[in-house]
Amino acid sequence: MSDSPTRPQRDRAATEARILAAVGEVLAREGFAAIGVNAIAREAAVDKVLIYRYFGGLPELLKIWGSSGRFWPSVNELLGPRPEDLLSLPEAERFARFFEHFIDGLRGRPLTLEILAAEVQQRNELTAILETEREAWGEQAAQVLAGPALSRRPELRTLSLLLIAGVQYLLLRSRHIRIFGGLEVRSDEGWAEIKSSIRATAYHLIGAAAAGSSRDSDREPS
Amino acid sequence: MSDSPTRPQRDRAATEARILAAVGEVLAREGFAAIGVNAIAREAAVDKVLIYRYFGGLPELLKIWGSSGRFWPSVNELLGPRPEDLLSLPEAERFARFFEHFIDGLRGRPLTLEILAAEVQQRNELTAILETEREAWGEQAAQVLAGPALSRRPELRTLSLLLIAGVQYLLLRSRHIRIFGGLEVRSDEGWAEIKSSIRATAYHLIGAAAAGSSRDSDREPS
DNA sequence: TTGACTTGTCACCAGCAGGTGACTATTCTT
DNA sequence: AAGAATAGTCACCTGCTGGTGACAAGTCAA
Repeated sequence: MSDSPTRPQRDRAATEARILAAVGEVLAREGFAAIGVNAIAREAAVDKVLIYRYFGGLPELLKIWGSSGRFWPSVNELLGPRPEDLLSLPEAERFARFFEHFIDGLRGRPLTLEILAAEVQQRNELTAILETEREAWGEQAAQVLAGPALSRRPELRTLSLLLIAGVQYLLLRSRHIRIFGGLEVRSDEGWAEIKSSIRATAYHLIGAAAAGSSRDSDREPS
Repeated sequence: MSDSPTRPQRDRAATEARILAAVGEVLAREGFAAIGVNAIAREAAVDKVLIYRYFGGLPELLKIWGSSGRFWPSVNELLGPRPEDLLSLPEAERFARFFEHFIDGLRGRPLTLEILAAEVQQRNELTAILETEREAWGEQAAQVLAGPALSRRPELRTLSLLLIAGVQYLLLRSRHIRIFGGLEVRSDEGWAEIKSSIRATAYHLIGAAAAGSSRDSDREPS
């Protein structure tokens, strides 16, 4: 840009960027099933042969696109503007808010949901990469959720994973269905119900113990 | 069979049955993405034109296959040999066992999982039919789970839906990944952990109340 | 036995997918 | 200015998909 006064019409870097951007656009507009060399080249207004020349092929292109990390929201994005506020809260409240942010964050990200859906069904090049990134993301999320109760009671950690999985599943399903077992998975009301259910559960399971009194509600049958 | 002494080599009914069976076989072996007129005809060793003649086309074939109900396990299958035993148990125990049966039942059903996975991503002819059957199934399952605590506390009902969703999601993911947030979703040990986590949660949330003493663990913050 | 009907086979079509070789045109180096 | 290297275009291949028309062979009723 600075060392070349005239912008060249033949600009490999720009073309590569267009191709990469086209991946996301096709994905968002037509879904994962439509991803292909032809569709991407068409979207980028570029000859498909360039995909092979510059990236080596579709799998490699997807890998590069995947590791550019433009699909998975960062933990900060999911935890709201000031994650440190979250960390100073009592454990049950933190637990509840984590899920509220998690739900709202994902609900506004159709692209992320599209990829999550693709991961469920397919075994492709993206899956491997996302796996790494997802686990790294999970580590960070675990740190937010971590607290005395969760570290002391392993079944609470497993339960949070189940809840995260459940939320993701309902978000995915909500793209095609309206009701899941009587629950409105498309309306804000339905999701408010889910949030308050998680909140109530958190206070039941963590709240009492965190309140100081080591009551016997901290024990469970073997 | 009884009124025709010689079995004809040209047997429309048998051919139709072969085609219908082929749908399930292709589905199980190659997944939903591979479902197509050519693949089914090849599997059934039948000319594909017969699919159009006998069923009208792929969508209609899938509809008929779908309504034959050979993919979704019945509630009885999921609840074990004697569901009535389950119904006589205390609520928390019933809750825990329901999930144990649910998990074991689905884990041994790759075909069902394949279809559940397809539902997540696709919007096709099967989805509509399955939707109806699934809701009917959900109604029955709800009756098994129903009890004083669940009917009195709506957040428990929502929580069970979340858990069902979470279990399904983990089952689907386990077909392609090994670990979800540190949890081994392919090993029996991992699932044992999940079961015991649900069991502990059930006893925490329901058990105390059902034990008779109306302790304050039955209340939660608004 | 004749003729109508149905089952099943075969050949073919258009359309789209992934993939490649050969070409033109621009840019950079010397 | 000459020539190498590279960006981008075009035409074409194979192989698959869904879909259809024409025909051979078996079956049944009159």
